[in-house]
Amino acid sequence: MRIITWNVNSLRLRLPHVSQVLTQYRPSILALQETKVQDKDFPEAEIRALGYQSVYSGQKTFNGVALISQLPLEEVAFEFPGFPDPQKRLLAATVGGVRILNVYVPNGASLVSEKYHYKLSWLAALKEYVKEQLAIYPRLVLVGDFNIAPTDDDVHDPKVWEGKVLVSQRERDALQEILDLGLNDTFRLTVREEKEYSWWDYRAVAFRRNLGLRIDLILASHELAKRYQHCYIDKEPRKLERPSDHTPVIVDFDE
DNA sequence: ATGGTGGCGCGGCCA
Repeated sequence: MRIITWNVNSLRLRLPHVSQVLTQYRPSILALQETKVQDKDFPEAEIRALGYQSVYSGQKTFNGVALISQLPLEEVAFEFPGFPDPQKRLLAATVGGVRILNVYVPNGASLVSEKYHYKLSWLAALKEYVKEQLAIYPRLVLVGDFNIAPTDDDVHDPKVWEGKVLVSQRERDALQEILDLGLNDTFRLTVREEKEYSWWDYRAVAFRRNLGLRIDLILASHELAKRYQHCYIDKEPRKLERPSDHTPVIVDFDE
């Protein structure tokens, strides 16, 4: 089973890139974030033509998540129970006996912003949801744009990022609490010689200088992690014309 | 360097 997560930063604009990735990798599931498209405008027919079904939760201009799958998407959930959120950032489904949670975690803006409190509240709600879901679905994968670099090994220059969102201790602790429920960061199941990143700021030619962060994660339950084969960050789509600022992260599990 | 670039959608917000 191959799963890809990708923050596309506008699905309509990036549909050619998405088609390319689906055709090249033929994943079982592609989880998208920042689709920035209302449900009525979701390009379902174009994706179906490639052999994929879709579920989606979108809104105008901002946010939006989608799951694209070869097999039927069942038991679809759009919200954390008891945490109604006008921002469309969660989509969960069951595919072939695997529970997949697709998240677009709030960015947080800055450590003194109201948005940072929202980010921490959102992560607390996610933790409760993961705990509940893991009890029901032992084969679970939590993927998406976490807007958190788990450790300084995921940051090109930790000094530059000191005191900023995406690396702050409170959000890293919140992520660790979620991992401690029984998840593995699949990228780290393979020993890495070099730092690798999944996002590079559009500004200051950050990609060319490789000034990135690894904030797009695939977290697998221990049950699923037993079947881990590979996790790969493909930088090629970030080199395309008018790219997303994120690049796909790909994982393979046995069978 | 409190900037820089990009997306949406048409002014200003968000990342």
